Amino acid sequence: MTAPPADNHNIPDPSIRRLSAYLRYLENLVTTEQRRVSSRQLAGCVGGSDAQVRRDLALFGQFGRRGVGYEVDDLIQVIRTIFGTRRQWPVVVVGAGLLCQALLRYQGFKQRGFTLVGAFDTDPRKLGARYGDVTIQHIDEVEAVIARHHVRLAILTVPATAAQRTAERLVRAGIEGIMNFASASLNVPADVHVNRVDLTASLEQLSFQLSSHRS
Amino acid sequence: MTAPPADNHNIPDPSIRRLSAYLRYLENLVTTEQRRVSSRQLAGCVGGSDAQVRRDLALFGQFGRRGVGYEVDDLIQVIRTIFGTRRQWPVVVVGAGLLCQALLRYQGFKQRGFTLVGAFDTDPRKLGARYGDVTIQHIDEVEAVIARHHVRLAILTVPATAAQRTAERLVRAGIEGIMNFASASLNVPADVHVNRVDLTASLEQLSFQLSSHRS
DNA sequence: GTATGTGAAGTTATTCACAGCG
DNA sequence: CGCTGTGAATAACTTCACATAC
Repeated sequence: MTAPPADNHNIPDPSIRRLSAYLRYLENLVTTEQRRVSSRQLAGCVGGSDAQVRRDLALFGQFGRRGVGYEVDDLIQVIRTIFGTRRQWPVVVVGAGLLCQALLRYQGFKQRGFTLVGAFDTDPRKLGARYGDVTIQHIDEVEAVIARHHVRLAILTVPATAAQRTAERLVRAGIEGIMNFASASLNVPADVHVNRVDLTASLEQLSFQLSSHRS
Repeated sequence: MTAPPADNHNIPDPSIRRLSAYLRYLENLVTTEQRRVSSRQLAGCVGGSDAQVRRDLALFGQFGRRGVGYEVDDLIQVIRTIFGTRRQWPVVVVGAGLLCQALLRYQGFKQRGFTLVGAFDTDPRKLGARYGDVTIQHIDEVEAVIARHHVRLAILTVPATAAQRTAERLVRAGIEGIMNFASASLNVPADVHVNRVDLTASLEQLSFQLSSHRS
């Protein structure tokens, strides 16, 4: 249980994605009676090797006990600390379509450190509707909400044609990270992080693998 | 325009993900008057280098003209051929929650080669509801639908606790590829492909990047 | 015996840099 | 001269293998 030596840079992106998977697995484990977990067991949930799990964790410190393994509760806190999700991050959603509605009602975000504090659209017919704890507001309110809650993260669910100009507006309002569901790439300043989520891409990858009959 | 020399194996996964991004970009390009595209231009949409784009394509053949670039329409067909999405793939969705409803109404799948042919749940209150072109059916119908439409791909949107047993049932029914939205890892035979989509993971990655102030 | 942490080795993916073609 | 295609070089990531600790 040493403190994180690596503060940030040179952390492989694949490692971060795997840490999320480990955390999901650990979250499920706490509902069982199992208190300890081995790197081999964690490896199962990403289809990787035990050495890879240990490497991923070693990027941030020493959290296990030799001959024993890792304490489930401890490891959860360690990974949350790495992600910065031991506190809640306020998040806005822009584009009040069906996906937005599904996201607003999804319980998983709040449980894992992300509170949706506002949802926005331009369509007058959508304004005022309430999903989960959030009421759809006009996009012109977004700057005020971002400022009031010190929001740094946004989820973009607008149509592809509106994605770029909406992103620019969000960046101007202070947003530093965007989860982009639009099927358009975003041109943003280098200090703004974009994470693209392409639902079709997952199916395309699967159909490629089936097409090329790679067992 | 040579035929693909590499049939399948040893294609890097990251390359496949990028091909999806190129395809999204090209799909948007056809609505403009631009008929040709360079590797440098394509590189923009994934934040990569021009050499990387050319490498990704070179894995499958030679599709450009030196000194000129790539024909937009040709390249779209090339990538669709790689993915096997010049024909429609039938897909079933299991778990009729909010996310399922959003997916059923999403137009993008069909446009890109994936037809949702059925949606299933166990909850009697959900049965019979219609979203998009699809009516929610009882899960006991899933085997018949899979057989009738020769379905090989499934989208799993059930709760984490039901994910494993549902996956096993789907595999038994002939499913070979699963897009898994449940926050649980799936244990399936090696010849079944699973693509996990973790919505929280994207936000976790972003908050990590902000926390570690990596510009 | 069991399981972590980590240098060293190995593998995979990306970039360089330039020949080849339009 | 511009841009692709690709061997060679580099960088990034993963696995090996074993010292270390329980």
